[in-house]
Amino acid sequence: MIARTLHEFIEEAFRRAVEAGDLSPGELPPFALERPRVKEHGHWATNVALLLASDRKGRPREIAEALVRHLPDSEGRLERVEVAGPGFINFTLGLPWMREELVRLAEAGEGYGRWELVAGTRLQVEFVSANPVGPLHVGHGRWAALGDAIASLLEAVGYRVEREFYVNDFGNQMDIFAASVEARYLELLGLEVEFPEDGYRGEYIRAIAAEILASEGGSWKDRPTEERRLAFRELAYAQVMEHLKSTLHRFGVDFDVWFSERSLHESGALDRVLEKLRGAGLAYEKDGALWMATSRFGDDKDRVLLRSNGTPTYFASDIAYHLNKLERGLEHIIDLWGADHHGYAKRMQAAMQALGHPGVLEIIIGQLVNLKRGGEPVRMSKRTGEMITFEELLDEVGRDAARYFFLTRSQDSAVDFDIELAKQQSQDNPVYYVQYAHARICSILRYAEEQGHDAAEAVPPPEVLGRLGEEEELDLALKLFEYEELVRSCAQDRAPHRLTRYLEETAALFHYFYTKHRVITEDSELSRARLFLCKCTRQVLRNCLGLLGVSAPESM
RNA sequence: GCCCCUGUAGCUCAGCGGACAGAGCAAGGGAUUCCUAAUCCCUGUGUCGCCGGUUCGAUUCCGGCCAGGGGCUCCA
Repeated sequence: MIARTLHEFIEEAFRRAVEAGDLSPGELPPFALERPRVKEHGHWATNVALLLASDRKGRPREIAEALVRHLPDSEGRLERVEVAGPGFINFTLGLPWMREELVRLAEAGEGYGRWELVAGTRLQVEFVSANPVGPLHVGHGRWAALGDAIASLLEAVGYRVEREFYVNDFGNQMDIFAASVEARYLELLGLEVEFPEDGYRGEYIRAIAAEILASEGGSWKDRPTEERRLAFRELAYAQVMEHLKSTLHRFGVDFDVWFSERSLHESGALDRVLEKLRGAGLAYEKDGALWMATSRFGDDKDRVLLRSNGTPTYFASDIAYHLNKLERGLEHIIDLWGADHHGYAKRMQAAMQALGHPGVLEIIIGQLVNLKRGGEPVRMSKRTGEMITFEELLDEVGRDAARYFFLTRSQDSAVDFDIELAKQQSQDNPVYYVQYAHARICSILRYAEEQGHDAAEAVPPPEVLGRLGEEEELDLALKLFEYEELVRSCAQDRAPHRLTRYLEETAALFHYFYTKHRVITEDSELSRARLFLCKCTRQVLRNCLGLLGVSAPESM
């Protein structure tokens, strides 16, 4: 809220300066309000005067001086305001304001860093959406962490968010999958079978077949192939779904909706969409296939909806799927896709636009995870036997470290992931540094309780808070005050990775404060004040870790 | 050939148009009679891929080039 209040101060100063004739009237450009890197530049700084100067060819420092002269009376909130450098205005906060902010933080508690910016707009984030024909790979893990964190961030600014997993349980791949399982099943019974040419060769197919053998017995070998494949498809599919759900749950990612592609075909939704497209003149026949005129809406070329053999493409069901989302009342849709599906984005956007829903769909592309083992690249394909599953990573590295690892990188950069290195380095994961700060605070609070301090005291009175004033205390508090604005900007930019850096900075300031000052001392008033600061820090760490889906342990 | 992403310290990566470009790891040295040393302190390194442009100011925006990754299917 500090940044917001300063923002209002500046707007007010601008109005007053214009009224007084010190500045010429006009629009106030969008200006920055940030924590300067250098201490001498105060607690917060703005470039507003530089921007105004460039708009109206004025002298930045003079404009800055004028603004400072007309700043509203801040009731002691500001200790010092200076014009510096080429024309920055640097603000130094007064201690009363900092105390006031700490109290507000404590009173907000879990709600600190939460906003009501979009008043319950219904939004959906669809992510992971792996094909249900095998285990998740490491890339899925990245997108699971990312999608979940983005969803949490959007919740924090006020959206009503739904997390959805689209299950591609329709089409050719399911049949190949069934045939692969069938072949392994027959093999297990000692029969000579030719493995399907394009079948899935991963070891897990054998495991699925073995489980079917265990639960169903061997008698399927005597049944007609068609019947057997159909049955195996469903049995194997159910197994994989079970596995997907439990792995993701273990990772702390739980979806509100698991949406079946097949249901779009069964309900006739797909046929209705094709009719609609035909009726709207957006679809046409050519070469025996049905095409959609997506190129009229920004796509590179038109796309096939129905193949010449009469079967619908994935694209056709995806259109039906997205319309279904809108029918469910969602006002904004975010699809998080892997970079390998990037080429698909244009046509999907074109389809949405063609159907009269421009701007509703937002597609976030997450770059891939390049797997390595001992420096050597490993293919991430389900078809090759060699594959490192996400589950293996989860087993080896653990939920918090895995999540944190993925969330420290921007989704725009491809990540090299060496599983050997990851195991080896999981001990060095910065997540423990942050968690340790949290655990340390919990430990201090336990100790305080033992020593007869009131660790549960919600908000100490002003004279107690007045004991805070050491540089390390103020630096820490100032860092805590950045949190609210950070949440807002990360949500807006869909950039959860910035939260990890913030966590590390906050933890660092806390650890430094801790080594420099003793919290629990004979001076009970000072102890109360410092305990309060600790609790505020804990609250922010907890809230922020919560957005990332990382646990905040009480002890380590 | 076209589209998207990336190119910043030895390595892995941050950096939302601004004031001397940052963190972790790695290397070396130091700190614990006291609330958890999974901590803290000290010591270095940068043609911010290259060339132009916009701007009072560019690592950040725009254009071109080079390099790496991904995609360009009546596959999903």
